[in-house]
Amino acid sequence: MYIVEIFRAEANRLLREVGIEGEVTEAKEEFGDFAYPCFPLAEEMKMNPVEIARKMVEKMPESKFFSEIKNTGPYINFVISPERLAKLVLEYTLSGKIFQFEKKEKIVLEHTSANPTGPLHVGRARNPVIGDAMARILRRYGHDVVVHYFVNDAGMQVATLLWGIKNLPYEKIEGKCDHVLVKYYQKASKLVEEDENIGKKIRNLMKSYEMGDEEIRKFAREKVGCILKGIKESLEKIDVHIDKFVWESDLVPLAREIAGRFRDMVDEEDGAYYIDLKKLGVEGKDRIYLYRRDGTTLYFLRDVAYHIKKSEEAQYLIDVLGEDHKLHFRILQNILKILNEHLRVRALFYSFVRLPEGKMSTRHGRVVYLDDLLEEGINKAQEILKNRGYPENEVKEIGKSVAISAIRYSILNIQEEKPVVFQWQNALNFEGESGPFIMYSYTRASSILRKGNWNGEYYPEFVKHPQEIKLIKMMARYQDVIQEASKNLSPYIVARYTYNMANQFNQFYRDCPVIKSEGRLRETRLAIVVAFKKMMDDLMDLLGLKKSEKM
RNA sequence: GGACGCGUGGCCUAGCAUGGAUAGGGCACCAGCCUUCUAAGCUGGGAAUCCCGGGUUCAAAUCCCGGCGCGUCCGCCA
Repeated sequence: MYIVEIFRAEANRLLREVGIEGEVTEAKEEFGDFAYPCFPLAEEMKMNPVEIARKMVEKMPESKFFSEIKNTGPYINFVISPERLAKLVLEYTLSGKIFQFEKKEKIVLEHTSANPTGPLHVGRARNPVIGDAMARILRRYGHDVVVHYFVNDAGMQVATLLWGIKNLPYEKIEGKCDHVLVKYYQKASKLVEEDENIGKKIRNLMKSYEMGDEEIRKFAREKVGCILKGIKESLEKIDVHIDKFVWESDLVPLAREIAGRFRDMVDEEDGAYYIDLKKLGVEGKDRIYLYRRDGTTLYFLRDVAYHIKKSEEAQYLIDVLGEDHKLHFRILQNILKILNEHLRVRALFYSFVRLPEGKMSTRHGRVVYLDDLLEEGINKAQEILKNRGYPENEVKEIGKSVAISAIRYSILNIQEEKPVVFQWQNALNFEGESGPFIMYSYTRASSILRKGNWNGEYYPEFVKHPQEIKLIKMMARYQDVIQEASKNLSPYIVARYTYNMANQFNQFYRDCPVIKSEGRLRETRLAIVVAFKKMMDDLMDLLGLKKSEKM
């Protein structure tokens, strides 16, 4: 049982003890830890709720779990015993037991899967950051997670890119492949809009690639591979790790085979094949096409194939997707249910990061690239460090950490489905609710421990200061937070929690001197700092924030 | 036009699933705090029709109905 649950269950037991069948809710901090509002009882008991609360408190037996049970107006309030809580939290955290969850099932989590036609841009940067944190959180929660990236090399976009590289004049541009080759994609996209002949040529190229033309395949693999390498490098720079890249073009044979499995649901028109969605009971669109008239497969069919492929690895699949994929995903779920009823497929949707002047678009060149954002962040952080007189190597190292943490946190600290308008000052915020703020509290803890020399002992009965108690209460919620984030597929829950924890520690730092304290109090406070640091270590890993002993 | 999501101080954001106690934070702004564990911190201050209108309820930011605004989708693109 989770720590908070132990106390909650006891509070509920006490309620039943006095004949109340309801359950406690979380109280506002100033009133205690749990609360039971007596309004609903007022009618059946024909009494004033304040009076009821008072009477219930009188009747209620004592409990070692609570230092106080009182009524504040019409509420029954339970105050957790600090000593008892501190004992559990310190024991669980220092031993590492709090970080251990029971083993759960295997998951294939797919994220990013950006078209390999150019560099990652900030409009889509929520995807890797959210996906990566989600994977880490699910692993902590006990899942065995494999992270996939679906390389969309089989469709029109990549064909457009390849045509561009083949046919447009060569320009010598220095830099990473993704940044260089995207120019061809942008130009080719523009030409398609002007000249439909080019569109025809691109479709032919796409068909040859899909039908297995060796020369084109070799060319495509080389060019797409090079862009993908650039994307991978960008991801690694912000500590996002992908376990497995699956190339869409490799799945075409499987896609064709799967299409055969639901042949009786498929209709044909002009040589193109589709499923009538009304028959499937899906609203929002009439048909979903599987094959083009020219016999090539469409993304939807290949994506079905990909999910079937993933189901060989796990029966629980999670896709981190932009909101533009909502309908696609709903249809996908319906089809997959027919093909494999045991397969569970969930999506974590996020809204786009827009620019003040509109949606970001690689094709139109209206973008802020992730690489540029990171570079800008590193410059800003290093500037600050230089001004503070840090030595060269530390300026470099800490500057990078600060920038990565700031960027990752600014993305994670917003509820996934909220739309975001990109602003440099928000993305690279180093103060307040930010990555560096969290890093800083960790650094402060390190700083105390460097000088503290904890002897390994602690005394829960010495935990008395309100700020010590607040910090410990925050720590007690860890297990619930991890569970909630895992169940709701929402890393931002962990992000908020981590900020709140750092915030509590900063106040503890102000109110509760550690090194200057003496005897058992000193050892106990050192134990709290050790436990805090351990927990922050874990939380920051989950979010992908960097840790630094000095900053 | 239909479906889905979002709408909270100047700006950003929490709370909404499971309705309850003066709607939490942050940025920016103003005023303070470094001979004391690193001030990327802390304290205080001003600033909010919780999009609008109805309804349910002892009680609505939260639930229901109807609007409005923004975003996304409704392609033989992905």
